[in-house]
Amino acid sequence: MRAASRHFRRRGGKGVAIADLMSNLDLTHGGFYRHFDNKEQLMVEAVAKGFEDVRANFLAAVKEAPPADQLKAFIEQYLSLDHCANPADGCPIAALASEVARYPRTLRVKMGRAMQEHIETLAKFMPGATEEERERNCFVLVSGMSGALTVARTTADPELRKTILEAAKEFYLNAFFE
Amino acid sequence: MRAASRHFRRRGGKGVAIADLMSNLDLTHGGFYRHFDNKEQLMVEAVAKGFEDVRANFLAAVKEAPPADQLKAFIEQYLSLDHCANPADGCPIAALASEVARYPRTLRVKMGRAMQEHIETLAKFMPGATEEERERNCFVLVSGMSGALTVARTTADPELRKTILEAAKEFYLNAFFE
DNA sequence: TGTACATCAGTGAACGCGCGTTCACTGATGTAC
DNA sequence: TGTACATCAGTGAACGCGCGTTCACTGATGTAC
Repeated sequence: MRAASRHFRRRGGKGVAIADLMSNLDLTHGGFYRHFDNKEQLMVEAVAKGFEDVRANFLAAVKEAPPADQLKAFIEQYLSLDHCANPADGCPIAALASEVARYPRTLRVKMGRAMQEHIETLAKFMPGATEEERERNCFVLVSGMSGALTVARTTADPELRKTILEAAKEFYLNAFFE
Repeated sequence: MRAASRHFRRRGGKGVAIADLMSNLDLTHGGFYRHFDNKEQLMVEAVAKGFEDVRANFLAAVKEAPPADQLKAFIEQYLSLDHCANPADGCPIAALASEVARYPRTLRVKMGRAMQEHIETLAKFMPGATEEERERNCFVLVSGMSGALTVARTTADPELRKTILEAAKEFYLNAFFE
């Protein structure tokens, strides 16, 4: 399951063949349908799993930073060259969002629940007077950073990629850090 | 060609069949290869065309606003419900970025050129002391807004979609407008 | 303890569909003489 | 002005491949008696 989730983030929904996934586990494709109704169901669960993984990593990393620097740590990690180079282990939003926007509504409802949960966890670390405000800020920060990360991943020039990440890092640190 | 570009933004690269495109023009699929070497070439040209279209719209809309409000007009238009609901006529970055990140390098080089040109045009409207700074700001704004737009498009709940767009609008206006 | 039977994960061949690409052919248009 | 020929956009059948899904079957495991 974790393997599936990583594959989806690396290659996108249509880029992953069930036979590939299964043979990666040293199984044949036929057995797949003992565990899932169809590919869509796997995709939903893989996205949810992706959020869980990323959240777990995030919480672990953040625990080591002093409370005042936790948001800073999050931003720097999210916009790092490392995250940029490893979509398979990274944020599902950056890896899949523009594709998910075209999925059928029922899928989007289910994936949306996983995202909402994710946002609520992160919102605890955001500035803002009310919970609602923290959540709004969280959406802005996460969507903004995912956009920057995605654009960085599309560029073929490593210099430009670095510039984009640095510019965004500076900007969001400035905007949310005081 | 314009039709092709709109199709790609609506359905994504793998979501568009050449036969569909051609029959949309009342032609059969066979003739396609008189005009393009292969599907990849079409995709590159469609993305470039997408940037051109969007830029033309943008420049036209912006001309009507007083100079001091041009950036504001851009932000409001980009994060409007209208843009959100019509990916086919909208920003290619929001529609295709996370998919393009997985394309082969040669494609990304070509598409990157179109994006760079686009950014340079928009950068003229950005605040910043040097051209370099304006361009950095432009990357931050465009990538950030495209992230917000894309996330808004993934959500199934119209209320949440509106909230995300509003929050981002408020934030970016605040950040770049003084 | 041993035997019969049910359960169920996994196998691998097969089916059907979508789609990119090729190719021999058609038919309209334009040019040379 | 009329005829022969070249060009080339477009046609539609065909090929080949990838892939989601199905299905009859196997074989290991566990349970009932």
